[in-house]
Amino acid sequence: MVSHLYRTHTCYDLTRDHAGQTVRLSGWVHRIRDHGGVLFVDLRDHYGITQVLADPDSAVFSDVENLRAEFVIRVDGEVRLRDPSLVNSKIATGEIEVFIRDMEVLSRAEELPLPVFGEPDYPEEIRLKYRFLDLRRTRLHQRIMLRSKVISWIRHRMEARGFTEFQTPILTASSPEGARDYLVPSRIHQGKFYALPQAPQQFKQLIMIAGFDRYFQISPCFRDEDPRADRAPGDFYQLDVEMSFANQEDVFSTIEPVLRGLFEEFGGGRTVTRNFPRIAYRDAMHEYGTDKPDLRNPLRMESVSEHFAGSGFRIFASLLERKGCEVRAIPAPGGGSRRFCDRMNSFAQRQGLPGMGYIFWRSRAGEIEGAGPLAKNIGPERTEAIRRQLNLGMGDAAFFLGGRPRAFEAVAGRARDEIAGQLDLIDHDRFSFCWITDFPMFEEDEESGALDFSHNPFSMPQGGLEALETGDPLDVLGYQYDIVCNGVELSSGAVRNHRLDVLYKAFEIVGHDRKFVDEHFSGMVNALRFGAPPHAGIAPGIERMVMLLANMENIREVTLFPLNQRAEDLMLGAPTRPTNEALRDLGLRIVGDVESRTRPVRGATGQR
RNA sequence: GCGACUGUAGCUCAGAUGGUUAGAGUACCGGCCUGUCACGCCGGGGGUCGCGGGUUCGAGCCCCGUCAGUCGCGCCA
Repeated sequence: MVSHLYRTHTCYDLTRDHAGQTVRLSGWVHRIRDHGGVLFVDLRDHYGITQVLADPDSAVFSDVENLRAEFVIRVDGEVRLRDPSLVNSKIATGEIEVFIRDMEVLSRAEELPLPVFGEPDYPEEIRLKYRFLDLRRTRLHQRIMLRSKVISWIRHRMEARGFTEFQTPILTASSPEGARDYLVPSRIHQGKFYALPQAPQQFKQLIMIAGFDRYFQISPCFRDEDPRADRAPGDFYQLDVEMSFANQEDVFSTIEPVLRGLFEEFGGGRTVTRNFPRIAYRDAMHEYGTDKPDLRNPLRMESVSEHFAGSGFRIFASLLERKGCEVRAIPAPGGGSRRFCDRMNSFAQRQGLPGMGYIFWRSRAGEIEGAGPLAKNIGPERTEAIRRQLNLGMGDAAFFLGGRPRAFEAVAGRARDEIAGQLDLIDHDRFSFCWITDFPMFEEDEESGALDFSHNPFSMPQGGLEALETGDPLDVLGYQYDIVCNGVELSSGAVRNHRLDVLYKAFEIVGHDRKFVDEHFSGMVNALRFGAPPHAGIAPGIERMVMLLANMENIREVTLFPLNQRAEDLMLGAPTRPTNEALRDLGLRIVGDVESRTRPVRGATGQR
C-alpha cells in the first residue's frame, strides 16, 4: 500500500482532501508535546511541518515516547481531519494531523549545541561551527532558498537578453585589481604561485576580444582582505557582465531593467525606483558626503559659503579665506529644538570633528526667528538668507560643517544619515537605486602629490587620448560607474580601455612607461594588439543584493557556509597546516615562529 | 595593524557599591498528565565565572597581561 521507502508526501503537502488516507512521512522531530496519554510531534522537512500524534492505541506509542528533538524518523499513519477548534492556522497543514501507526528512527540526535526550534540569536561562533543545524532553522533556510531563487532568476533573465554564461578559470594569474590575492603554490613550478581571481575581469575582457559579444557569469571572486559585516572574507559571488560594442548607456539600459525586475520580483512588495537617477561622483560627494548615498533619505547638503564669508562668525569667516575651504549645510526639517541640535553636535564630536554648528528656527511674537549661537553671530539677515536657500521653516534646523570638503565630507554624510534616522525621514519600504557616474580617473596623493589611478586603470577616460594629452589629469573623468541601492554599493563597472595608445598614455601619467605596462599586463596588452572591440561591463554583488532583499545587514546571513571574521571555517577547520609531504612536494618551508602563528582552528576537533 | 563592545551551566542570560553554598529560562535525566501546537506540573544532575598574573582577610566583580568573538577604522570596488 505504501510504496516509497521514505515518504508518500512531504510535510507541506497534506490537506483536508487527504483525510482518511494512509500516508508515509519522513523528517526531523521539530518539537514534542507529551501529554501522557497523547503525544504530539511536529515533524519537519525542507517543505514544512506536519503534526503527527500517537496514543496508546498505536502499536509504536512507547517508541514515540522516546523521541528527542532532531531525531530523523519515518512514520506511517492515517490522515485525520482536525476538529475546527483544533486547527492550527500557523502551518500549511494545520487542518489535518497524522495518527502514527508505524514508526522508524532513521537517525538519532545527541543533545543539541544549537536548538533548531525557535529563532533566538546565538553567537556566530556556535552558529558557524554547527552551520548544518543553524541552516535547519526556518529563517536562515528561507534566506538561502531566496539566494538560490535570485540566482536562478538572474540566469534566466540574462539568457533571455542574449547573454551567454561562461566559466572562467579559478587558478589564474594575479590581476590588476587592488586587493590582496589568495595564492596557491604550484607543484610543477616550485616557488611560483597561482592567484585566485579577485574577479574574472581580464577573462571577461578576453571573452569580448574573442568575439563572444555578450557574457555573464555568476562568478566566484576571491579577495584576501579584512572583512566587514557586508564584506565576506574569502569568496563571494558577482553577477559578472560584459558587452561588446557597447558604451555606458548600453550597460545602463541593459542592467537597469534586470535589477528593477529582480527587486520587484523578490522585494516583498517594496517599491523600486522607476528610472534610476544618475549622479556625478562630484555631486554625490557634495550633496550626500558619500559616493554611495542612501536616497531613501531626502536630505541634501548645500554649499552656504557665501552667507558665512565675511560674517560675524569668525571661525567660518576666516576659514573661508583659505583656498579650497567651504561651508556646507545639512537641512534638518523638524529638528528645530536645542535638545536635538545638541545631540547631533555631540554626534559629530564622537565622529572626530570639533563640533557641528547649527541654527534652528522658532517663532517669536508671531515672527520666525533663527536661534542658536551661529544665528547670533551672523545676524538676522544672513540667517534668513540661509533659511530661504534651504527652504526651511518654523520648527526646522540646519547643521553646518566647514573646512576642506575632503576633511569633513565623510562625517557630514554620516551626520546626514543620523539626522534623517532620528527625525524618521527615511522610507524603509523602498529600494532607491542610483547610478554614480563620472569618477575621476586620477587622484593626487595628499602628502607626496604623486598621481595615481583612483579606480581601475583599464577604464576608458572620457575624451580619450586627447583628454589625457591636454589639460590637467585631475580633471579627467573616466567612463566608470557604480550602482547603489539604499546606500549599499552593489557594483562598480566601466567602459574598458580597448585602445593600447590610450592605455600607455594613462599609465604614463602615473609614472609608468610602456615597458612597465608590457611587463605587468602582457596578457591584456597582447590581446589589445589584435583587434579588440569597444566593450563595457559591470558586476553587481550577489550577496549584497540578497542582503537587501532579505533585509539583512550581515552577509553571513545570506551565505550557506561563511568563514568567520578571521577567515576560518569553524565547521571543517580551514585553513590547515599542510603535511610535511605536501610542503616538500611544493618546495615550501614554513619559517618563523610556526607554533604561535599556525594556531589550529578551533571547532573541527571540538577543543576550545 | 588600531579602536569600541563582549566573554558566567550544552544554549540564552541575571549576578548595585568586592563578602557565606554563583542564580533563572531552556535543553538534558526521572515522575505525573488524552488535545497540545513556545503545552502544563513536580523533582534531579550539570559551573576551572575565557586564560594567566596581581591587589585584598576575601575577586565572577577591581588592576595588568593575554586569548577569543562581533562591530568599526586602516585595507577593500
